[in-house]
Parts: sequence; structure tokens; C-alpha cells
Amino acid sequence: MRLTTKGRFAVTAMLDLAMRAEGGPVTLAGISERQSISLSYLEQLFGKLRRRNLVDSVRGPGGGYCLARPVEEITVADIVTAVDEPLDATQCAGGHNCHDDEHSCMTHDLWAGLNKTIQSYLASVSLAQLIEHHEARQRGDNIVQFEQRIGRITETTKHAIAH
Amino acid sequence: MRLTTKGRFAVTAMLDLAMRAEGGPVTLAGISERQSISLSYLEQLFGKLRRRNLVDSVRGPGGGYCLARPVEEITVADIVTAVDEPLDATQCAGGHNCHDDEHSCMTHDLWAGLNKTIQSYLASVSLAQLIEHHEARQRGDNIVQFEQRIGRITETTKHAIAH
DNA sequence: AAATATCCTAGTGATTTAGTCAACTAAAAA
DNA sequence: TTTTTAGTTGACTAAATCACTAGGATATTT
Repeated sequence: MRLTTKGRFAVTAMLDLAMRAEGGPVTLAGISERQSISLSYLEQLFGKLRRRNLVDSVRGPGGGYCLARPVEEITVADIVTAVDEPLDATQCAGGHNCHDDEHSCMTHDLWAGLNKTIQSYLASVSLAQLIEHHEARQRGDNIVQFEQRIGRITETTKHAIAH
Repeated sequence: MRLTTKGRFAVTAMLDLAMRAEGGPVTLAGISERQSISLSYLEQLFGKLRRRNLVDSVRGPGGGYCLARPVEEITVADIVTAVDEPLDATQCAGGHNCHDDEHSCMTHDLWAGLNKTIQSYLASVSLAQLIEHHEARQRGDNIVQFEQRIGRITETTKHAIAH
């Protein structure tokens, strides 16, 4: 899994979309203006999000984009992997194609574990949780840090390892 | 924290160094040959590792590099941050300089949490553990996956949050 | 002095990022 | 029906970054 600003832009845009999805389709022009992301760039990103079935598009006047699934069922990991396609290529970037060469892959399991850790973290945060977090912050509530989710990840991971 | 192949090269080189550090200083030429990393590139990396006090250097014939600390006290996080210097600059790359602007940082806490997660994982793995893991693999032992360390991270994190 | 090895700066080619531009299609409003 | 709105696609690009390389300077031993 790659981590670039492209992924961050996509998450920000999707969050903007999710927060005003009740009023029907949301235009990229609107997202562009509110989030200061260029329209053309958004078009590129949403092309990929649509192909991955994270959003649906409605053409013509009054059109725009809608979420293809409820906010609870779209995770940050979904969004990031949709726009930052794997393309690992680089030796040992998470693939399992290097068990013959001792030297280059002494650290293979280390990076594989890191990938899994990142993946688990991002998969543990949904759009719904981001919205909740943002609204809580606006109300001035005590902030529930996302770090606490690590606990939940661990349970899941332990479970996965046990089987 | 950035994650590039530069960091991976550095970890591989440090692991090579750690595994033959008992025979006195290890030359970069040797590491270059064994790990197929160019000498000039290694010089660049070890310049940074030395400035961060992870290795000590001995000049002249018979010289080379030694670990500046015991293998138990050098973590992967130490190595990666030494060679992949932060240079965040980009908005909200983990810094805390963006609490005034609502829009751009709706996702700030998310990425901050991710950074912390990555950092915790890499800080939980020492050179000693990498060596142990590598030797176990050569013996054909059952492999203890690094993923299991997540459990330990969680305890640490929970502790940190509680205070 | 000669050989060995680390130190240091600068540069370079390939790739990636973060877009732009332009042409097009579909749908709704006038 | 014409116009406008808005998504769809592909080609292109300036700037930055990555992964090195070149070449010399400096220190130490033989």
C-alpha cells in the first residue's frame, strides 16, 4: 500500500461528499471550491473511485456524485487503495515473490508486517467515524483519538493469527 | 515518517553489519558486495547513520563501521528516520501546524494516528529481533511473525493514552 | 609513499506528483 | 430543439523526488 498526498486528497474529498450526501448528488465543482482541490484533479480521482464502486455518478444538471454504499461501509483503506493503486514492483514491497534470494529478503517479513499494520489501521476507520469525529470536534467535545482503534485492530489481528 | 526504498536499503545494510560486527569494523565495500547495494549509495546512507549516532566509523586500512549501541537498542524506526529525514512541509503530513483551518484538516487526526501506528510498529522491532528472526528462518523453525508484535504496541499505546 | 577506507559535495536520469487542457457524452432545462 | 450542466476520457507537462553515480578530500595503517 502506497501512501501519498493523492490518497489524502481522495479521503478529504470523500469526506466532503459524505457530509452533504443527503441533499442529493454533490458536484465536483463544489468539492473543488470547498476543499481547494483542482477540479481536473478531482475528476481523475473520482474516475478511479467510480470504477472501484465507491461512488455513483449522475450526469446532467442537478447531477454529481453519491456514495455507492452507506458511510459505515466505506473505509479509508478502500479509498486509498482505489486511488493509489498497488504497482508494488519494487523488490519486496509486500509481494511474495522473493523467497529464493536470501539476502534481499532478510527483512521481507518486517515490511510485510508493516503493510499489514497500515492496512489494518486504515481499514478500521470508516467515513462514518470520520464524520462523527469531525462533528464532535466542532461541538468541542472531548476528542476520541483514532489511536485508540489500535486496540480493536489487535483483537482482529490476534483472531486472524490464531486461525 | 516517510517510507521509501532508501529506508529499506538502510535496514538491510545495518542488519548485514550487525550480523558480522563481532569480527571488528565492517567495510562498506563488503556490505556492498553481499547486499548488492552500490558503494557510493552506502556511503551516503552511512553518513547519515553516523550523524545520528547509530554507527561509529574507523578510518584507514582495517577500518569500517561498527554499531554504536547494542543490537537490542537499535530499532528499525531509528534507522528509517535517520536516512529518510522528515522534511514534511506538505500540509498535515503529521505536524501539528494546521489547527486553524477547518477544511484541510478534517482528516488531520486520522493521519496523525497512522503516523503513530507506523512509528510504534517500527520502534517495536530491534536489530536483535531481526537477527533472531533470520536465524530462526535459516534453521527452519516455525516463524514468529512480526505481526504479533502489534499486541505489545497496543499495550504501550494504551498506556501512553492513559497518561 | 602507497594503499585502504571513510567523508563530502554535486550532479543526473528516470520516475512520480499534481496537476492542466481539450474534446466528448449524457441528461435535463429552456 | 437548443443550450447548459456535469461527468468521462486521454494526452500532456512542470516540478519534485528517488535512486543512484562521480570525483575528490581526508584520515589511518603498512
